[in-house]
Amino acid sequence: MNKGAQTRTAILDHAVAIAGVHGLAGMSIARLASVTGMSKSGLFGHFGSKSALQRAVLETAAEELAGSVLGPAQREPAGEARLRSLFSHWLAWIDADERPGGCPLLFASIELAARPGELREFLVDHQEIWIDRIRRMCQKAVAEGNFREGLDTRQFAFEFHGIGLGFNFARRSLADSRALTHANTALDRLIASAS
Amino acid sequence: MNKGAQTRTAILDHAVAIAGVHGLAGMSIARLASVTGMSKSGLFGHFGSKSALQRAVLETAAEELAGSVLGPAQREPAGEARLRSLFSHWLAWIDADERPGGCPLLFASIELAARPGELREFLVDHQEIWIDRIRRMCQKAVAEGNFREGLDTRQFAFEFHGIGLGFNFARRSLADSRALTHANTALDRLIASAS
DNA sequence: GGTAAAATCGCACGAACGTTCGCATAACGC
DNA sequence: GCGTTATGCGAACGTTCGTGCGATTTTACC
Repeated sequence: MNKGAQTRTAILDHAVAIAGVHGLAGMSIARLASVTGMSKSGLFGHFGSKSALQRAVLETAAEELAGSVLGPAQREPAGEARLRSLFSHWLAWIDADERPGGCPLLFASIELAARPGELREFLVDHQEIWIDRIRRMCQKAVAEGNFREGLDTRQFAFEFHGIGLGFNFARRSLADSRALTHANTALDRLIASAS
Repeated sequence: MNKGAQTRTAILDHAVAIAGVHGLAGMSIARLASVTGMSKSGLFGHFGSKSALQRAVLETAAEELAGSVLGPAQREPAGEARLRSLFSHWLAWIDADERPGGCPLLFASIELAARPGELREFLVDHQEIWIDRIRRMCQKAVAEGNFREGLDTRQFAFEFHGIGLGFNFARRSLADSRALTHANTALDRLIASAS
């Protein structure tokens, strides 16, 4: 790896963490330069504009999410087991200590919800793919015989996603220690009603 | 009402809308002054500091939420009917057109999740009271015989809240037209399993 | 209607923001 | 090892941010 790419990676590592705490707009170049030990201009040169930096942050976060949530799940047998693995890895990702502010993609989704632009489109695409992936895993579970025939898989994905959002909120905004138990119980109930 | 209080109310009206789109930090005094047709300093004088303004915005939003969601629900008979009313009014509040950015309290909860301070404490208190209110309505439904004895009311409140968050996300971030149907179906399933 | 108080304005401030540019130094390919 | 390119720095730019202050207009009360 080039020196350049190496530095860029290190920058984005910190940037993802900061974006989780302060949001994409609150992630200032001065602050990012400070935590990476670089100058503003040196850091800036790697991206060329603030929005390019923000875009890179979202892409990095999406890759990390895929690596630590989707990857492990894909190694489980298709069907219910894979869905359960996806869920538990997702919760772990949301609650991970190395991102003190929580998932930057969720933060950015709220932040950009009413502000059209390239970044928002990237996010919408990503989130739609994410929910669709849940839906297809659910379809697989139907095909495997884990879930009942005729199940509304879109509805399942909506509720699955809602439980995750509830966990994120309870854990991150309220620091509720019971959140994990509640989320797992909710998933059990959802799966039971789908079986 | 004084001229002062009158102006203050008008300012906060716009401020709540802006905070829903840009967040508490992104709500700049210059922008707020522009949409209200005032000067920065004239507007500033009503609050004395940015954080006081932010605090007032959160309080205003909380009052509006109480007025248009809690109020109508309280007029329904206690138990399941009141919970269903609370739910439908909550969804309507989340999706209301007069706040183009969605609920500013939810935005602020994400925004301040990892940033301790007076504002965050206000939010945590508010959100805990909100969830506890759901829980107590659920208890009432048990007492009324709508829900089964021994129901985990904390779990119910968690899932109830999660459905609302899922709706907020689907509607605001993804502009999903099916969100309302999904949310209602999810609530029906939740209530059925509690009955 | 006149007067004290409240409300609002214009202007300016220092700090932080994203961005540009020229210059030094480090890394890389031959 | 040398020459070229890539990388990083320091200083400065114009803009926007929150905030303070004195002057001026508007409101409220006797």
